[in-house]
Formats: sequence, structure tokens, C-alpha cells
Amino acid sequence: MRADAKKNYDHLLEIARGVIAEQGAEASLRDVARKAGVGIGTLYRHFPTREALLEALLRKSFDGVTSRASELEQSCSADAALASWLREMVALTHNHRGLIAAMTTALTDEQSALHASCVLLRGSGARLLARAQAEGKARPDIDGTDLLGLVSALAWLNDQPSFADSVAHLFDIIIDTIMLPRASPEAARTPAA
Amino acid sequence: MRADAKKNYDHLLEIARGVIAEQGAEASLRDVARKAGVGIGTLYRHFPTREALLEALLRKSFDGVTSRASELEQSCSADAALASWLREMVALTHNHRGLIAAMTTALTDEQSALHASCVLLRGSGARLLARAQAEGKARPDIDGTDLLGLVSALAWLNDQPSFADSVAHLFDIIIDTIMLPRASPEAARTPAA
DNA sequence: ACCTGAACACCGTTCAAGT
DNA sequence: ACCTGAACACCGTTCAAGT
Repeated sequence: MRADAKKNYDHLLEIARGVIAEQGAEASLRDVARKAGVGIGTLYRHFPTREALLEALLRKSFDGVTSRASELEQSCSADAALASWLREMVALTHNHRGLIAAMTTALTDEQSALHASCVLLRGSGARLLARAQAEGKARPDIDGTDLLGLVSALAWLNDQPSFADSVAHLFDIIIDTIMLPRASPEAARTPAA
Repeated sequence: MRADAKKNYDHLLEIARGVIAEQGAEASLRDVARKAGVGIGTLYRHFPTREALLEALLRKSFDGVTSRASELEQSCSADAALASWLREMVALTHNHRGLIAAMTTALTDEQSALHASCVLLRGSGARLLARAQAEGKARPDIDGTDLLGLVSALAWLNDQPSFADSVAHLFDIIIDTIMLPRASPEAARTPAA
């Protein structure tokens, strides 16, 4: 990439970060180009789709979640690791209104520039879930897609001001629903009906 | 209302029903006016905001859910009534992409034409929840807003094609999370109301 | 190679002018 | 009363023309 092009690329990304933080993932691309002081065509040359811009903007954050998931897999108990991942996923999409909708769409759209990242994220959660299930710490009747669905639904709710006061509580409820109570050593199994 | 105005009003509503069923709650209002064969100003005269149009379109459905909730309160067990209400809420927002977002926003926006309906819906669910809680059939640590948050999150997920295959399962999981297991017969009697 | 911005096809919303 | 549609201020996206 030519030096002047690289400069435009980086500057667009910097401006886009601010605009999208303020206006959400559906922010006006024209506005981004305007604020960056470049022609709208320059934005489209560097980022042919909105998803490409989001992907470039969030690649580090995505990588951060997946790599931390790997660390958690080594360093934490299975249930604590899974809970941490859930928290990170909600945090990732917080302050990026509309991002969760874009990611959800991208999950099954192989053409989307966000597709690969979303599949990786689902995989990182699925691994933590599988480990917790293998240890009897997470309910066995959900898979990685169910897990991502639950966290996406919570992330969406987290973007709705009407439910701002409810999300933390609902998040805890969902965590409890995913996790199985640790079987106490001396107690018999819960009585069958 | 003058006869010609009434005719336009009704026709707009009929056309809007089809367009919104196809394109979702964010459908182009210009498109609605065009397909109805009236000037865009006529649409705005009858429905000053998009929410006003949605409200007119869905009033009967809203009323249906709240009145059926009252019936359920009389005719059904508390837990079955609550589960039915949850199913009806998800069904209500299904086939109306984007409606749940509009309703969620309206819940805390007193200016919205959808505000009153959304508050009524929350109230109808809250009553069923309270009855179930009083009978020990629903977990006591959630309120009407939490319940609406859960159902809204599920309704949003239901609009996402990526999770089409997961929603039914997740819906069952959420129902189970809300409901408490029925106390075994020989155990203590349900506390008197 | 890369940048520019006019051009095109859309929006939502308002309001003066018509009936 | 009510209807109309031009007008205004925006979009996303493309692409010929410039450097």
C-alpha cells in the first residue's frame, strides 16, 4: 500500500472508531468520510462494505476474546472460564450499538467480512462450553450456537435503554441456567420424579 | 372523519399491513403511500409517525394478547397461563421484523404512539407472573420488566435467521428457568395467599 | 495506484398550494 | 377538511475523470 493510501486508511479507521462509538454500527459512512476529510470514494476503496470497516475496527477486540478464551481454558476452572467468556462477549458488543445485529447476520453470511470472526468467536465459546459440559458443570442440552444465541440476545437487550436496569440481573439468571449446580459430595442425587 | 379520508385511512392500513409483513417495521413509508396510490402527505396526515402507523396496525393484536391474558388468569393454572402468554408474545412479534425493537424503545418513551400498548402488555404479563409467584410456580426474583426483557430478547432472536433453528429450544430453556419445579404432593402445602 | 465528487436512486419529513 | 407533491436535507453506492 502506498504511503498516502495507508495514511488515509489509518485515519479513516480512527475517525470511524469515534463516529461508531457515538452513533452505533449503523452510523453514516458519508459522515465518516466527511469527518476524515476524504472523498466518499476513498472510504469505499479501503472498505468496500460496512462489514469490512467494522471488521477492521474490531479485529483486535475479536482476537482478544478468542485468545483470552484459550488462556481461560488453561488457567481457570471450566465454569469460571465459561462465565468469563460470556461476560467478555457482552462487553465486546457494549458501546457498539447495532454491532450484535451485524454479527448475527454475518454468522450465516459467508460473504460478510465479519463472517470468519463470528465463526471463530462461536468456536471459542463452544470449546469452553464443551469442557464445562464434560466436567458436568454446564447443562448438556445446549451447543455452541445455543450459547451464542443466548449471549447475543443478552447483548441486544444490553443495547436497549428500556432494559438497562434489568440486564445485569438477567445476565446472572442466564449464567445460572447454563451452569449446573456442583453436585455436593455426600448428598444423594436429586430425587427423580 | 370525512368519508374520503376514512377510505384513504383504511386503504393505507391495508397496504401497510402487506408491506410491513414483507419488509418489516422499518419498511419505506414512501413505498406504502405509493402502493396505496396516495400522496406521501396523506400518509403523514393520518399517521404522523411510524409508531402511529404500527399502533393502528397492531392495536387489535395487542388487545388480543391482553384480553387473552385476562382469560388465562381465570381459566388456567398459573404456570400454564404464564407459559401461554410468553408464547403469544413471541408469536405477536414474529412475522413483523423490527417490531420488537420499536416496542422496546416505546416502553420508556412516553411520546411514542406505541407506549401505552407496551405498558399494558407488560402489565398483563406481570399479573400472570405475580400469580404464578404467589403460588410458588415461578421464581420470585424477577419482576414484570425482567419478564418482558426475557421475552423481548427471545423475540429479537426469533427475527434473526442465523438462530432460526435454536429459538424453539432456547424458548423452552427460558420457560424452565422462569418456572419453579412443582413441589411434590407430600411436601408442604402451597402457602395460602 | 489512488483520490475525488458528481450522479443516481433512494429515504423521512414538511408545507404551500390546490380541491 | 383533506389531498398533493415539490422541496429540503439527508442516505448508500458507483464510476468517470483527474493526480
